[in-house]
Formats: sequence, structure tokens, C-alpha cells
Amino acid sequence: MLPQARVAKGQRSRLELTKIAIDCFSRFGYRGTSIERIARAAGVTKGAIYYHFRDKEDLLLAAVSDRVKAFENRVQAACEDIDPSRALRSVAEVCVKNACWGDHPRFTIRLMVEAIDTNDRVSEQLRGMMRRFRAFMRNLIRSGQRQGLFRHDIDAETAAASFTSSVLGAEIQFYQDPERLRLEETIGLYVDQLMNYLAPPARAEEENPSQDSKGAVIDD
Amino acid sequence: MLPQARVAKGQRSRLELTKIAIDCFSRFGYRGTSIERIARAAGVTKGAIYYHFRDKEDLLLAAVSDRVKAFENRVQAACEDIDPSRALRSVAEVCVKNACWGDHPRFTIRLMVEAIDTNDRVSEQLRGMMRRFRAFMRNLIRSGQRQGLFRHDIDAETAAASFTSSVLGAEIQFYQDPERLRLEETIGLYVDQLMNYLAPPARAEEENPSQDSKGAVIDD
DNA sequence: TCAAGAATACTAAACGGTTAGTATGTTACC
DNA sequence: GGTAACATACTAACCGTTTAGTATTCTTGA
Repeated sequence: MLPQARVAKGQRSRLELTKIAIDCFSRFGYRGTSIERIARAAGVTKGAIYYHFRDKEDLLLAAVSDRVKAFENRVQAACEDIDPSRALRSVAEVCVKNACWGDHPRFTIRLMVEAIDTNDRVSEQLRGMMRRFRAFMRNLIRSGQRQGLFRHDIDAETAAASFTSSVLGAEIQFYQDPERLRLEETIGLYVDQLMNYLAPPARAEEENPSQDSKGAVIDD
Repeated sequence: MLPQARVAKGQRSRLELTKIAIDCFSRFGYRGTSIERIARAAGVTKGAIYYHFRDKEDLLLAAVSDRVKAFENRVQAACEDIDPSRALRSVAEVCVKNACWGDHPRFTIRLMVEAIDTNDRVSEQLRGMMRRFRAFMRNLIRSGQRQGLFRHDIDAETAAASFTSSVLGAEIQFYQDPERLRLEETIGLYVDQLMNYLAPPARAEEENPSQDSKGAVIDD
């Protein structure tokens, strides 16, 4: 049963408001984004926002849900039908793409940091997301271990945490300093390191890292 | 010539206010910290803050300077008179210690993220700090390459960026989820990976990773 | 030495602006 | 006619900053 045209319009408005809120929260944070700002950007008044959302936090929680879902769908899609080794690289690539050209790349990091100590509900949502992501990566690594692609004597959970750390940290540095922090190379090097480290002993020699000659020693 | 007692008292008050501000900014961010809150925590009135600092941002810049200096001193001290290989580990240890038991561990990350797009002057200060840190790590790696401790075919700058990413990302995850993210292990694993990756080919076999047997494959 | 004036470190209150949220009114669509 | 999707006008609270004032210490000139 299709919703009435008017109700459909309301749903579109609600979604539009959520998108604009995501944009504002990404850049100015929750505390630094006023309802008036969001309303102005959407071309409506504050009253319209309160029609659709109970309060400011309700709007934030809608934004967080949207971003968490989008992220998890993207990661899931990147890993379908490929082996764990390729999947690790694929997840890294998705994160690079999202950070460089995605919509609202900074939302999650911005809100994650801001919510620590100040918003339990948002912290919980984003902590859940990170836990699921780390578990997902851990399972990938374990799967690779089972298939003999990765060595067995490494704690998959710690390796997953390390992967997540590198991606997260590289993104922050990139947002902070896009001129100097080459995101693709940084994450790429990390993944090479990890793959090299995870490789079973018999294969460690086969991984011939294809680095460009920038690594040559240069005087500073 | 010692400052007059009254002037010395003023200097102590100014420093105390800065410390309290650092604490508040770490937890609530710049935008989320009111002057009234800092004043209350210090047991003075808002006017006293304006006596010592021109405005709120002046107070923030004092806080940023304090933290940047403290961080850089700590890193410098950790690397004195030791070889590049040990120094890499030492820097990682300093970061772990600071995150777990240091004073105001979250200040830099909190303000770094918040300042992107909203405060050019703070962004510049913190970007400068991060650039200096990456350059410092890059120089460590290059020094190791010159001494034959590390392989030559890896771009030291990218490796430094990768190191920084991992430390930064691990800290954020730890602040967000201290129950689940084992900071020492996560950063420790990263450093092992890096050392393994940086090892010259002739020595790659000597690095026998001492991992505990938690890495055994476990069903989920 | 002493007193007047200056300097320092504050306090209490006020100011002007911003913000989240609420109550009520309006309009176009069903 | 009823209602969803708004707009407008308003309130209370918060916020950064300023102002007028106070207490104490320091300095300087007589």
C-alpha cells in the first residue's frame, strides 16, 4: 500500500533534513550545529524540523543510524564472494574511497570523538558499529587462517583492532592535512605490512613488495 | 629578579586556569565547554578568566601550546641516546602510557577533530604538531635505513604516516571502548608488524615474533 | 617612614546575542 | 472538513564578554 502523496512528501522531507543534518554535524559537530542552521540549509523553518523530529537528539540519532547502515552496507558489499586476503584489501579500498570522495566522510569520526563522555546513546551506537566492524575483520582474518592463507599464531582480534586503528588514524590525519597525508599510500602500506605479517612462513618470501624507489635514502 | 609575590600569584592562577581548561576541553570539547564551567571548576568567577585571557580562544590557544609542548618533550625524551629500532618502540610505549595514565590524554585528539573546519588557528597548531611528529618518525626510520637496521626500499615518510595512523586510531578506539580495545596489545602488534616489514631481508628470519597462543583458530 | 596613587587580581552584575524548544496559526492536499 | 506539513512568534536558558567595583600589594615622592 503506497503511502499517500502527502505522507510520501513528508518522508522525503524527513530524509532531506537528515542528510542536511549529517552534513552539518560532520563539519560543525553536534554541539556546534544549531537547529536554525539545519533549517536554513534545508530552506525551511525550525518548526518543520520539530514536526519531523522530537528534538535535536532525535535528529542526531536518525543521522547516526543512517551513517552506520551506509558504512556497514558498503563494507559488506566490498567483501562479497572474494577470499579473505582480497577482502582485507577491498575493505581498505572502500575506506579510502569513502574518505576521499564519499558523502559525509567525516561524520562518524567527528561524532565518535565528540560523543565520548557527552552522549551515551550516540557513543553506544558508534561503539556497537566499531565492535561489529572489528568482529567482521577478525572473522575475515580467522577465515584466512582456516584456509591456510594466513599464519595461525597471531591473535585475529588484535590484528583486526590494528587494521581498524590504521584506517581510522589515517583518515583523521587526511582530514586534518589533506595536502601532506597521502591517504591511499598510507593505508596501502599498512595493508602491505599486514599481509606480509599474516603470510604463512612458507610464503613470506613470495610477497615481493612492489614499492616505488621513493624509499631510497635521501638526506633531509 | 623574582617576580613580585602578587605577580607570581597571578602567574600561578593563569597556569591553574589553563590546566583546568585543558581538562574541560578534553572532555567536552571547545564548543561544549563554557567559561562559567571553567571558572566554577577553578573556584573563581568568569571575570577572573577574562583578566588573564583576552577571550575564550586565547585560553584555548594557551591550552593547545601547553599540550603540544608536553607531547613533543615526551617524545623527544623517549628517543634520547637509543638506536632507531628501539626508539620506534619507545615512542609507541610513550603513547600507550600517556593514553592510559597520562594527564589529559584526550585533549589533542578531541581538539584536532573539532578544529577541522571550525578553527583555523588551532588546526594550524595541531597540524604543525602532527607534521613535526611524522617528520620525526620519518627521520628515525631513515636513520635506521642508513645504519642498515631497516631496509632501503620503503618510503620512510609513508611508513611514518602509517605508524602515526595506527597510534592515533588505536587511541581513539581505546577512549571509545576501553573495555574491549586492548591498547597495549594493539599498538604492540602494529609495531611488531612494522619492525618485521622494515627488517632488511637478511634479518627477516631472525625476527621471531613472540605471540601468545591466542591466535589459535577459534570458532565464533 | 608614611601616605597617596598605581597596579594587580579578582568579584558581582549586567549586557547582548544565540539556542532549543513550544504554542499557535496557516495552507494545500486528500 | 480534516490533516500533514509546514511557518511564525515567543519563552527560558545559556553563553561570551564587558563593566563597575573591591581588596590587597607595590611604588614613589615628600
